[in-house]
Amino acid sequence: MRPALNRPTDVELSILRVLWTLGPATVRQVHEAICEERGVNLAYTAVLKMMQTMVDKGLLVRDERDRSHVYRPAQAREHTLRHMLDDLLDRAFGGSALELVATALSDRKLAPEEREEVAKLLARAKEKTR
Amino acid sequence: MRPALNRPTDVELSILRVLWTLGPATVRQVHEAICEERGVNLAYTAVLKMMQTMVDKGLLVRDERDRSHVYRPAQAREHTLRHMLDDLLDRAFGGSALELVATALSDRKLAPEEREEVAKLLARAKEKTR
DNA sequence: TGACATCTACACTTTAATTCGTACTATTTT
DNA sequence: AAAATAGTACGAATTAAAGTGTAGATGTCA
Repeated sequence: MRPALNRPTDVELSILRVLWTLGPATVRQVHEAICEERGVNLAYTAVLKMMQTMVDKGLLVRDERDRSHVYRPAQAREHTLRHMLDDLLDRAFGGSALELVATALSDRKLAPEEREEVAKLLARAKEKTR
Repeated sequence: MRPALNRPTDVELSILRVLWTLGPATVRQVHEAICEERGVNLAYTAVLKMMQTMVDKGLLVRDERDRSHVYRPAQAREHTLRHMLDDLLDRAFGGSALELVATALSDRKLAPEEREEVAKLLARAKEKTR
């Protein structure tokens, strides 16, 4: 297999999502949140193992001061999201950010108000480069 | 492991990219393109095997009329890209297309002209829903 | 202090992705 | 019709991801 990408896997991402929502949390908290979210009943140790692996990979940081170790993401949510988007941009869209944005816009997932928001962002960007 | 996602894997995607560029092609053509693109020297049979697997998965369609089978993507490029973007949208951005677009825009990967393009797209979408 | 609960550590299993080599088949060339 | 050439098929090895169970450490409480 190719040397591991530093892209988070699905389960890793769902753990990150929980931590982004809850803030720093214990394995137990994450375990509960994940089981609820997924509807499946994952073993506690499965989540533990996963989170330990993520510490090894540098995806999470662990605070061992308490008996129940507290984990938090090593990178800010925004950083990870941008990274993943860049990755998709390169791998799938051949680097064309325009095509990516166009696809997202044509997706019928943007409400009219949100389109307005995007327009504002554009205007602001234009200001800056003037 | 979780039931296979229908998201193309990395190698699958690089094969799709080649076929999107070349149009329907033989294993040999894809093999050459991939080796060039990646700089690595993949075995011919590795690419063959991969493409056969992709046929089994329904990602590619094979025309066996000639001795050298000719492969093409089962889905249009746009369809696949949209699918992958939707997938990222759900998995990472919690479904917020606005945040996804905002991230893409703030990425400094859009040239001013491209921003203009996006603005036009927005205007057109606005027209339609009026 | 002994019973019980709660954690972490970790070996192990299973499945999917990736890669390669070998075998076999068909075609072309001498 | 050999010999060389060019394909496809496929078993097998390797690695990563995902998930479980068991063992051992530590803390709580009657």
